[in-house]
Amino acid sequence: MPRPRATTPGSRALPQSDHGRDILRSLRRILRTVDLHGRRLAQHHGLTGPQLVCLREIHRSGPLNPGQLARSVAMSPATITGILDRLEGHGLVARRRRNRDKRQVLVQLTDRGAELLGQVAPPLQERFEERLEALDPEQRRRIAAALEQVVALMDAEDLDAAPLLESGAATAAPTRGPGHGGAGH
Amino acid sequence: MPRPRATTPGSRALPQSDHGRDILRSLRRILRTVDLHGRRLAQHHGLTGPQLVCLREIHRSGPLNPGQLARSVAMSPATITGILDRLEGHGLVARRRRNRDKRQVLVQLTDRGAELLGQVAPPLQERFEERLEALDPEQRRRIAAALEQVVALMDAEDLDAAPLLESGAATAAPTRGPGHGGAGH
DNA sequence: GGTATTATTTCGCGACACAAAATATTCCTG
DNA sequence: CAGGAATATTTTGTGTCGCGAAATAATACC
Repeated sequence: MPRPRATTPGSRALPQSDHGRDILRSLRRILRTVDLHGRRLAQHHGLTGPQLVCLREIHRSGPLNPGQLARSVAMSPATITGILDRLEGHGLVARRRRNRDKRQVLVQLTDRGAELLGQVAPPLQERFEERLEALDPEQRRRIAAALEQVVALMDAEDLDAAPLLESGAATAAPTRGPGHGGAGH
Repeated sequence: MPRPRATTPGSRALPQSDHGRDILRSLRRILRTVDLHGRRLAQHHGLTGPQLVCLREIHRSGPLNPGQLARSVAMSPATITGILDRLEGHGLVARRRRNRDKRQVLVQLTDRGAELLGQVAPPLQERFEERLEALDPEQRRRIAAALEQVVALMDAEDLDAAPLLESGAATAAPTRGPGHGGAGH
């Protein structure tokens, strides 16, 4: 049953089944679902979205400096300092000054942080991956192709190391003005 | 060219051309691009993301009450009050008490607000739609089908009136806990 | 008329988010 | 090796989100 059920009942009955609309609609739902999921997930564990994003990035890339973290999650160093303060307050990460270059700080997960991430793992992304595995290869190929086409249509920038499936943050626009708006946890 | 280039050079030379990875990668890029876009766009016009989301919703559905707006963009009434205060301060929307039920407030776009939205229009979504139109119907159909499948795999909730293509906000989880984080723009 | 409901705002708090300035340390040049 | 340039992080200050709980205001119901 490779044919997904369209928005409308029949498969191809109406005058013109506006696929453009369906596409935008699906995208909205995906965006929203991911956003929602991230928030609920974080809230459930007493974290905020940005905190979870940072925690995951620290886990993903191993011990690193606040500056690197700032770049990989696309937030300013000042913002990262605040987030790290809170994560450290909760005992999820530890900061240590480096020996060879004492300007630098090394941020790493504590056991508690790693444990929490372990519990946090399952949700959306994992479930999604499992279901993806359950599909037959040909369907996966088709989905991959379609998504890449969407990416191309959007001129999506290439991200070498994107933060996990998560709303996260913006990459650039270091212009003027005060902060603009992230989402809380 | 329905064949996407896999992560690795060849198309199907390696053990397994991991489409699952490609899919997640594309999704991340899409999510990030939309997020980024929304922020840059807002910033460029002196607005914050949430402000722009609200402004668009007001435009989309015509004059409405703060409560309805709160529901459609999935934010609490208290938060909406603050956002409306700022939008009103910029002269983009106007609040008027209703006559028949003076508890209610009617929020509507001012000329200035409508004009700003007009200038703001083009960006990502519009360009995306144009490019979508340029594809041949069969390809659109394929993309629509693939995305619907992704939605299904995610158990994406059905949103009667989703806010525009935009990160926006969360829908529920009115649980406990202090605020989590907003961001100013 | 009096109480429950509904709609919005106010208040208090915490968390982003950033620019600019301060701090600390290393690098580089003379 | 002294002194300034460069780098990494934190501090400071301001503004926006985001929400729960309480306060306000007006309508609805009995």
